[in-house]
Amino acid sequence: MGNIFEDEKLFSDRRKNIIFKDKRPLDHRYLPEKLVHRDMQIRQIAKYWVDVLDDVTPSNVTLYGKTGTGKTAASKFAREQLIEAANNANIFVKIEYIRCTDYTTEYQVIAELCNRLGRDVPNRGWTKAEVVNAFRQLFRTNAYGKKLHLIVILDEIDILLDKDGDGILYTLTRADNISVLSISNYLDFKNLINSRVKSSLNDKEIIFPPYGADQLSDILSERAALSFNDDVLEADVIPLCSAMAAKEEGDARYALDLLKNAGELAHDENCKKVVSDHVRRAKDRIEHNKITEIISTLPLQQQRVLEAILTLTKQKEEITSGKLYESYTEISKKDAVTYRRIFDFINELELLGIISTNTVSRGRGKGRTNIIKLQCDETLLETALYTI
DNA sequence: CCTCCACTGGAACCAAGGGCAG
DNA sequence: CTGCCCTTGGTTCCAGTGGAGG
Repeated sequence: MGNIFEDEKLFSDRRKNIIFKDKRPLDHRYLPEKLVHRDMQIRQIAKYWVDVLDDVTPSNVTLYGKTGTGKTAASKFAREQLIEAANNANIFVKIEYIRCTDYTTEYQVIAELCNRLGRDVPNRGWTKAEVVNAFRQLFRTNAYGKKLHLIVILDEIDILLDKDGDGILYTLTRADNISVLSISNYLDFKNLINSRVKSSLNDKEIIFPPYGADQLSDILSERAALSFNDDVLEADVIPLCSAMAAKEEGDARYALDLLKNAGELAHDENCKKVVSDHVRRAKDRIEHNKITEIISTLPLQQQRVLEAILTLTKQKEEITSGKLYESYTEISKKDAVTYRRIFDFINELELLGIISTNTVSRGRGKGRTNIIKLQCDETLLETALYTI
């Protein structure tokens, strides 16, 4: 038998895919030539960043907006543009994009920045102060011949601040020729910063409102033209995707996902066209995939918590935190984790949308009770849990 | 306004990974 | 090589706070 990737059927499927010509534009990370409906915001970023072309450190900038409103894309777009302009103007500027879900502490961010700027620094072992020093040294020693400007994009900064405090902003904003562009999903992320740092941050804010259904339609049409073959989309497909995503707080990522999955369904079923029914089923499929994905990557202890919830649900019991803990210790026997820890797990699971909680107070002698309910399909959870 | 249970915040602790000076 | 100090992610421990029916 030959290589499975060169299998004839697979090969020919790939060659003459009736539906797709190129799936990449449907990925939310794809950066198009032009970002529709984000002109304003990009221009604002440019307005602040342009200072760098006069050898002046730009203001710090903060982008706010819900998921899928184009914050990351806009900042990357601005980044490309500025690099190009700086090259032409012979200005030395580096723009480093850091996703704070990957680098979750001040140490890690600074170390990563050092590494990217060509100074090797270990992931562990050094003091925070040593790493910061090494970082500062990069600017002082003038290793590059001309003045170096650094712009750091901190995506999902709220995660970092929540975990490790605002030290990172303190160190970065203190430095002379560093400018920070932070991206946050929450408007209130500044509560995580103390006032001293806040004043040295002194940032300009740019809001990314959710996309409306019409705007989503424009985005989808543009990407669809690049990724689908001509005339395979029924006329109502894009409007439907847009309307559904508009309901999900104008999430463009979700809209793209819907469209892509609808296309894949159509392809798998050998249909010549993508129709609205595909979209509706794509929605279920995305939901389904998301949950199995989440559950299978959950740490062991949290899976056990879910298992406990599942068995209790089956027994038609009203699940309280106390009961849940009982059932949980039952399941995990020896290496059970403490009661306190369970609350963190419950919160995390709720945040992921797998369960819901509702506390009620029952008065004297009864205390408070937390009613926990499963928010996803029982059988789905069961298969996900036991087929790992 | 008391009471009981559910919940939270913070410090402390632990083990694993790693650097560095002596 | 050895001992000591660092970060990190996970946990435990403890001292609270909060809410509403009685």
